[in-house]
Amino acid sequence: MLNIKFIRENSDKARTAFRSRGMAENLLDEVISLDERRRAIIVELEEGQHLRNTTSSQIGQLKKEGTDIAELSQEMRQVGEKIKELEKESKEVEDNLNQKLLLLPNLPHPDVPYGQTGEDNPVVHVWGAPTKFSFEPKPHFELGENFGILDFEASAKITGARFALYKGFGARLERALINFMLDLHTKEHGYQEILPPFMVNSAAMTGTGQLPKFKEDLFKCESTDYYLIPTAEVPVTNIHREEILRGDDLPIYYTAYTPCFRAEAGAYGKDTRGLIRQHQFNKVELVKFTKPEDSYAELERLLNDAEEVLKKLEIPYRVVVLCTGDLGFASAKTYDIEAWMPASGGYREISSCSNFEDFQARRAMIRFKRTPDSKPEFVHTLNGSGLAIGRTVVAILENYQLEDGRVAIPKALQPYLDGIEIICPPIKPI
RNA sequence: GGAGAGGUACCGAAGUGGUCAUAACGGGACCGCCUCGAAAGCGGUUUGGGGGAUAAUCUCUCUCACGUGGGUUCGAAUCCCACCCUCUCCGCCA
Repeated sequence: MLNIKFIRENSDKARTAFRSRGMAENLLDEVISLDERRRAIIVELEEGQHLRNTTSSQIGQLKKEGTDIAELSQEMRQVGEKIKELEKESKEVEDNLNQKLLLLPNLPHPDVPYGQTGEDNPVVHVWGAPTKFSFEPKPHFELGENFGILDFEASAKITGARFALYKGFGARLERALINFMLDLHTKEHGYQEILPPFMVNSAAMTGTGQLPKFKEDLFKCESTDYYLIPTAEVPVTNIHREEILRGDDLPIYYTAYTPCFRAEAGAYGKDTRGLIRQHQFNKVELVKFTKPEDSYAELERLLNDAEEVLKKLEIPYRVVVLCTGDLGFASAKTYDIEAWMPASGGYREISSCSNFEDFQARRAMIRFKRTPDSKPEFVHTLNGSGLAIGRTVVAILENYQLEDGRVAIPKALQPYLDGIEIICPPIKPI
């Protein structure tokens, strides 16, 4: 959520920022006029409340002295009616304003390059080079089915399209990756491990920005207020919702493995085969709470922490910075890490690292005090994938495949798989 | 699922229609005194949101908030209704 005071005083900046995102500005105008109206009502309302408070205590006094208060009561009854009306009106305007404010996206950081689509995202750096093959590399879903470690027929029968069933070594590989990533982030990068609920209520979804605008991307559990999480960002960021943290405790680093559930509305026909785009996938997430002045340095470190996973797994990748038009709703600045995927012959997003500044903190009321008697300020929140597990499986299978049909296992992962160095089709269940 | 208890500040907790909710009392935290230093002791400070005034992030002032939302009343933490959450016991259960 944006700061209404900031909008009031810097409407030009907000306008320019929204244009760069390709947003309509009429919402901004509505917000500004609602804010004016709201403040006018408040002045009138508070005058009435003041009158009621002072007179009511007088009435108490007079009654004790035995004076007749009938007339005064009658007058106050009218003031009461007026207050009730103004309260109703003020609530309506406030709700309306709030609802609109929740629909306004974050302002991009000034560093963020202007652009309209993902095509315009500049490459920041490249690590490694696209894997070279002396043969035609196979797509991961073909390899997975040949090995008997992925069964999309079974998952389609059990649930439907865009679900995966891992078998034997496949299930084990997924689990090994989760452990490998959690160990790396907790033991080497200083994150605390969290295992949160996989369902959250609507207040949590509003706090991080999925609601109210992106309802159609979520799965909701019927006849409850609970949603399946689309990312661990939601439960983990909401750990500190409506809290005032101690400045000395910042920054806070959390990492969490969770499955992620996404409706993928509007993705019909895209990535229909394989693990790339699923309604349910696993992810290890990194979340940070920082002081405002530290958040951009922390974003760089977060990006490094996520990159480290791919370096250790020796998977080639590049980092891009999202342009204004491609930037997510809540984010002020985002880096995407894209891993090299040989079968499709391109780089593919495997992590997204964002600084939300105080956008989420303001929605979720996550604040901190620098010292015990300073004013509360909003924290900055950040998060990034470290990494998406399913897509990492894709990257390993495709990048590590050999001409004879076998697939090597990255060295860093071998300790998590009883030292297995290479797998051969068809593999026996373990 | 059944029965009961409870939600008030950083924590515990009092307050059951008006006389201070910056909320009694206790604890914690912070500052000061004492001390070579500390502990103890003594004194003090400690909620947050939204308006208005102002050049002002200083200050002054008003207002809201006792789980949430309604209702009754001149006046509600207190009375009434609905909902949410927590705890205890019983049942069921991984």
